Amino acid sequence: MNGKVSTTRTKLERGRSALGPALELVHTGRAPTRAVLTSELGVTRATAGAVAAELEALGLIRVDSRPGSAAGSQGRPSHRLSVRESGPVAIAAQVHADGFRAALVGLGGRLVATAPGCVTVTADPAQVIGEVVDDCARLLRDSGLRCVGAGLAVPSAVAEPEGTALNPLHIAWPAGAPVSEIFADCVREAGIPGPAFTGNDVNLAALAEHRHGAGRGAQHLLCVATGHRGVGGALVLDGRLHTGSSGLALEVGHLTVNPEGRPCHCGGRGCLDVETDPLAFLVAARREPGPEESLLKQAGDLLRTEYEDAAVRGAAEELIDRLGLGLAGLVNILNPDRIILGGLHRALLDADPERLRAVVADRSLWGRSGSVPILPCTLDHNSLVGAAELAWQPVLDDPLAALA
Amino acid sequence: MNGKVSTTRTKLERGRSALGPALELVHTGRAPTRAVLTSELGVTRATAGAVAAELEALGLIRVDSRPGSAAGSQGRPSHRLSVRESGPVAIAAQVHADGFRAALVGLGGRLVATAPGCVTVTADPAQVIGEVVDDCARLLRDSGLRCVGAGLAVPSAVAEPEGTALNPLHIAWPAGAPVSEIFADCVREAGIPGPAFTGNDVNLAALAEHRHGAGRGAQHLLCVATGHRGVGGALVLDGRLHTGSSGLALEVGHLTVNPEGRPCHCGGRGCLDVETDPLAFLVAARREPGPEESLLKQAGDLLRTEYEDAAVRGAAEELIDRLGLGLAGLVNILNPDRIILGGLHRALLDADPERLRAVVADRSLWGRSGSVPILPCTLDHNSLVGAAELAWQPVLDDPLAALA
DNA sequence: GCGGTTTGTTTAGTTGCGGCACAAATTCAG
DNA sequence: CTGAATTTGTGCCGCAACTAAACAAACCGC
Repeated sequence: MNGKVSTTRTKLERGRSALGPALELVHTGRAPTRAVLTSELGVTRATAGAVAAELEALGLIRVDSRPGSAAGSQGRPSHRLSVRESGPVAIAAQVHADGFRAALVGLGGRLVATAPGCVTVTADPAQVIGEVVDDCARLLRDSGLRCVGAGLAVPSAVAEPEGTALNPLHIAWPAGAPVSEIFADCVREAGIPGPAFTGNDVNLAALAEHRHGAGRGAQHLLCVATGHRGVGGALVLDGRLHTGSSGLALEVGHLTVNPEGRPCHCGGRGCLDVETDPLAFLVAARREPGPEESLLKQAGDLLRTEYEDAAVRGAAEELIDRLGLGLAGLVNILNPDRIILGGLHRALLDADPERLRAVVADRSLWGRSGSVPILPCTLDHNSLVGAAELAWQPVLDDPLAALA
Repeated sequence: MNGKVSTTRTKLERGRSALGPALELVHTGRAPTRAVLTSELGVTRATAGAVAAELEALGLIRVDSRPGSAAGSQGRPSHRLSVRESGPVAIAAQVHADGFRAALVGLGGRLVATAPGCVTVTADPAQVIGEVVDDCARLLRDSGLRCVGAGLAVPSAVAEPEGTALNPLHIAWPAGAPVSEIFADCVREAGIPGPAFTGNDVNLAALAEHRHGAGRGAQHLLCVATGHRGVGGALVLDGRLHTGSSGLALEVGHLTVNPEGRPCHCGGRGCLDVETDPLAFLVAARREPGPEESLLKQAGDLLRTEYEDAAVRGAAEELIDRLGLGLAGLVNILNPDRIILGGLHRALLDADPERLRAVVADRSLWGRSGSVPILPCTLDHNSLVGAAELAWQPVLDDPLAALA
């Protein structure tokens, strides 16, 4: 019983350990100058200088030492740090009910190029993913930029480590489709370099909002959003996506928010999923629901343009109350320091922010948590940017190893 | 706009960075020999040797190099590592509805000495905490051992960073009592060296079970338990207690588990809190509840001795179904890889494990998560040991700095 | 007793980073 | 315009934590 099977795990991850944290600070915009980088990293100026120079040599950031660029306080102005414009990019792809989309995303969440790809999503994941990866490969070729990897956002929980989509029901894919493997295969066949990752769209949206949007600075960020059908949730803890032990955390759709509510396929009734999605809103407002892939737009337009209508307003208030109950339950369990809402939930927050905040405060037990800020998502294409974050992550963790 | 206010955060925490992880491995029993320590740390044998020697020099562990102690496989037998018997201890105290308790706890969660202190808890937190700290100080004096700090477990959520007890209702303390400050003051006045910490009892029980009990090896450990009244929850993520942004996470008592259930003071009805605690069990079994501070014992005895009684069994099955619904909700949100149950919930699991597992599997959406193991707590005095873990934590994080 | 195996120990680098001293670039006071 | 004050960048030294490699020690089976 001496020792273990593995002989002597060599530790080659030694290269300048502050490199990753430094890049992350520049990436998230928290280190605009070298002086700030120095204090944020908690190292000496000499070390921060060496780190910044190395990141510049890797082609990731730009160190602007020309004087006169910054003014305001006294003392020697610090060198400005910024993401390099023509630096490497990550491939980002997203599949949703009303089509798919491809993009190239640089450091800092900068959209370098996008391809709309407004094609109807078919029931065959391999075909859809193949098409979107083709779009990605074309974008990359046209740009001539270096690529660090690829990320895909899908509207379904993704089980880890298998990488299977467990409930892609609203896009008519078979449950359990091995989307992660399909995407990785397509990426490899298309000649796109670097690793490939797949994640749930709301998770990735939350990640993007945390780094570049309304979630910046939050330590316990809760994100809840609706697409066309169903509700998704995500939690970002200390800058890392919390996906649970097998990728299935924050499946918040089946919290009970209305004991007398309509039955849900999960076996319960009055679940958040069926009580606060666009379909529920349209039904409550007594409107005829249109095609499934445009429910979000229909509900959102209705909410914005006819809020004076009694039926619309009543439906909105009902949904706000239900959503508030669900958020309060999540606050009691997760105790986040910020909540951001997307999709129709964002529109509901915009319609009557005070009502939603009041319900959450009333039903989350402690006043302190009750006062948790609730904000709308601010980023365009946040799932897409989040998919790119997945691909950037290895570089952020260890730039030297990832770019070797 | 150059730099920040803070000048140059000095980084004096440099002393042998592998020291903390190494001590944690010995503390949790995951490094029985120096060879295992070497592979677990991922360092060379030389480094592991130096680290072990330094921990021994600090008086924390024992390195047993006498040959012949270990046999079984071929090759030179490795030196055995163990917690030092007469090493330093942490002070542990617990307040609960039926009294308080004091103890000294060594590394490895070893109870060195305990004082029962079976006194009725009064409505004055300062008085109760003062008495229990006196017991602690007496234990420490009598033992003659070195002390690294003190920890207190209370049956209430503790808000951070204020350290106030938010809902110590079942022990008749005022809501918002500054228990953390009271405890720290008492500890200082009693001449007990080291820092003082306060935490929720279920949180601390979960921490102790994770390191020394049924939760060992779990990466996402969920713990749910009932005392005499109400339900508490805790989550241990990657070895660290997850208490949310202000210490109020895992307040799981107000998940809806019975839409037609009895009203709860939170404003809802059918909450886990009022549907699955000992009082609910006694009422469902049509028994007369005894005094509040012995409800757990009364319910547990009833469950164990009269399970054949139809009313008792019916009540148990009803509570199991409600508990299962609550656990399923938590599984959907947190996706733990292990669940452990304490108090009456533990007894309910023992009574009919299959029924509980079936309900959780049925109502947690994905089969994979549905098969999450559900186990009973195994440690005696787990809250007490957990309180000591709080006090040990600085030593585990940086032994050199904490013992300086 | 002898090879094979696993572990402990010693020695000699390697390196990331703190500490320090000094140079550079700006503001502010006069 | 000049000089002091302030803040930042840079070069150099040294420490301390670690790796790598070679060797010694303690067990096994034959």
